[in-house]
Amino acid sequence: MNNRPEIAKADLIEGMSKGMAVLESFDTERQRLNVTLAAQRAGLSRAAARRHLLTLAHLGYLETDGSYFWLSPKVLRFSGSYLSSARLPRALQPTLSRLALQTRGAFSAVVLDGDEVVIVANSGQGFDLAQASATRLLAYGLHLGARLPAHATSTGRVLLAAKTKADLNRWMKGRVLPRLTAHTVSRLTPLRALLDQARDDDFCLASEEHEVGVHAVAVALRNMQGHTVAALNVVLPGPCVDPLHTRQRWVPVLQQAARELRALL
Amino acid sequence: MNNRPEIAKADLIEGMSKGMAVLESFDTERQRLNVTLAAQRAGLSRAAARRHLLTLAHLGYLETDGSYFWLSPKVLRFSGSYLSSARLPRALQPTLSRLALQTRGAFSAVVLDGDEVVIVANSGQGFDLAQASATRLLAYGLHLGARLPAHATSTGRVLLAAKTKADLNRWMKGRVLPRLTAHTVSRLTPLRALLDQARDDDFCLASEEHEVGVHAVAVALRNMQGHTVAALNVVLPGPCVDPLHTRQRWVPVLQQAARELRALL
DNA sequence: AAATAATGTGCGATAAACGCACAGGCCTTT
DNA sequence: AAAGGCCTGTGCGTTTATCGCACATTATTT
Repeated sequence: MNNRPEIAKADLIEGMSKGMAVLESFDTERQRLNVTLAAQRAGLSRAAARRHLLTLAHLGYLETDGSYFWLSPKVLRFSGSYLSSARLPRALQPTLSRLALQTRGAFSAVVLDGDEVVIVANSGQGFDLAQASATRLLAYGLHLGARLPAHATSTGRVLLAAKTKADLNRWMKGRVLPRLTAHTVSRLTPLRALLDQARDDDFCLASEEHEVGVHAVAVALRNMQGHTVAALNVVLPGPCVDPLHTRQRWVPVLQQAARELRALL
Repeated sequence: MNNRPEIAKADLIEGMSKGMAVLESFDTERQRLNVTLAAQRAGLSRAAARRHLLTLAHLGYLETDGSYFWLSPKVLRFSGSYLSSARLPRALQPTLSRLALQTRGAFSAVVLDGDEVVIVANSGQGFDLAQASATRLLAYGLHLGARLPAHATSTGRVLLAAKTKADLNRWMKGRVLPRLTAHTVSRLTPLRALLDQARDDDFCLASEEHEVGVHAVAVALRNMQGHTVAALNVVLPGPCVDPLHTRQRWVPVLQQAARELRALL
C-alpha cells in the first residue's frame, strides 16, 4: 500500500536517488556534514558525493562555507507545498487546536511512512492552545515533520494494527525493533500481541517506550469508508502515569475527536 | 551572498537538478500533476519527467494513483531536519511565542531566498498564543515554509534594505515586480525609495501590497556583528489601518524583540 | 465512431556520471 | 622540523545510465 503501487521497473533514475540520499543524510542528529562524511552516510564515493553536494548547494537546498554543508531554509518549500496541498493536515488542524484549548493536552496527528510515523499536525500549530501543550511537544522534539519509530509509539502501533494480516506480515518480515528505553517492546511476538490488543481496544497506550518520562495514548482516525488514514494521540509527561486513569480521562476525548473527524478524512 | 559562495564549475549533476525541478513543480497552486503537466512545468520531455516522477514515487516523496502524482508526507522529513538543526528557528521560537502571548499579535520571522521570503518561525508554533494570532496567520496561508514575494512584504523590504548597494543592484537588475493588489509597488524606482526609507526608519510598513486587508510591519533581526540575518513582522488584519498608530503601537515591540534576540543570532 | 490527447515501452545514440589517481593543503604526531 | 594522517580539488578515460524518439495502446473528447 505504500510506495510501489505497481511493479516499478528498473528504469528509475539513479542520479535522483543518490541526490536524495545525500539530502537525507542531513538529519536531526547530523546537521553539518563535510564531503567525506556525507559520502559515507549516503553510500557514495567522495567524488560523487561532492558533485551532488555542490549541485544541491547550487540549487539552494544546501548552504556551505566551502568545507561543510548544511540545510538551507529553501527545503521548507516542500513542507510548505505539502501542508497547503494535503487535505489531511488542513482537515486535522482546527480539531487538534480546539482539543488543546479545551483539555490542555498535547495532541499530535501522524501518518505511517515505512517503519516510522511522521507528524503531520500538532496542537501547537494553528490556533490557541494551553501553554503546556506545545511546550511539551517541542521539548520532546515533536515538531512538524518529526519522525518516530512506529513500534515504540502509541500512534505507530495503532496504524500497524490497522494493517491487513498480509501487510502486517510483510512489515514484520525480518524487521528489527530498536530498543530505545528499558520499556521498549523490541521483539516481534510481544509487538503482535500489543497490536491485537490495540485492535480490540481501539486505542493504544505506550509508556516510556520511546523516551523515558513520556507516555502517550492514541486512537485511529478513519474515514467514512472505514479506512485508517492517520492516528491521533495525546502526550502525557511525568515519571509515572496510572494506565486506568489515563484511559478513562483521554480515550473518550480521542475517540470523540476521531468520530468528529471521520467525515472530513 | 546566497547560493554560489564560489564559482560553481560546470560539473554539476543534471539528474539532480531535473529531479528537484520536478519536485518543485508541485507547489501551493498545483498540488496534483500528471506526467504531461509535470513535464511542461519542469521543462522536461514527457519521458524524462515520467522517469523522474516514478523515481520520486519509488523513493516515497510522491504518491500516485497511476496517472496523477502528489506530494507525500515524507517531504516533511526535510523541514523536520531543518527545523531541528538550524539555529535560527530554534532561537526565534520562544520569543515569537512570548510576543504573541503578551501582545495578541500575529508574528512571523522570515529569511530571504532569492526574490521571496520564507517563513522560518511563526508565533503560531511553539508556545501559547492568543487565539487571534495563529488563526490570522493560517488564514492568510502564512504557515511554516510559506513563500511570499519580497518586494510586496514588509519583511522582504527590510531584508532588501539591508543588502549592500552592489548586492541590491544585482538583485534589482532586470527584475519585474508582479502586481498583487492595487497597492503593490511594482516599479523599481519607488521600491528603491521605500528601501531607503526603511533603512532610515529601521522598520518597514506594507499595507495591502500583498493581499487586500492585510497590513504588516517589520524590523530587521541583526546579530552581534550587525549583520541582518532575518526579519520579524507582525500582521495586522482589517480593511484600514492608521499608519501612525501602527507605528507607535508595534514598532517598539518589534524593536525590543530584535534587541533581545541580537545575542542569540 | 472518428479524432484528439495522454500513456507505457523499447532501443540505439549520446552525453553524463563514475571512480580512480594524483597533487596540494592543513592539522596533529613524536 | 620532518613525518604521517586526513581531507580536499581536479583531470581523465571508461562505462553506464539517461535521453528523446517512435510506435502501440488506452482514455477522453466531439
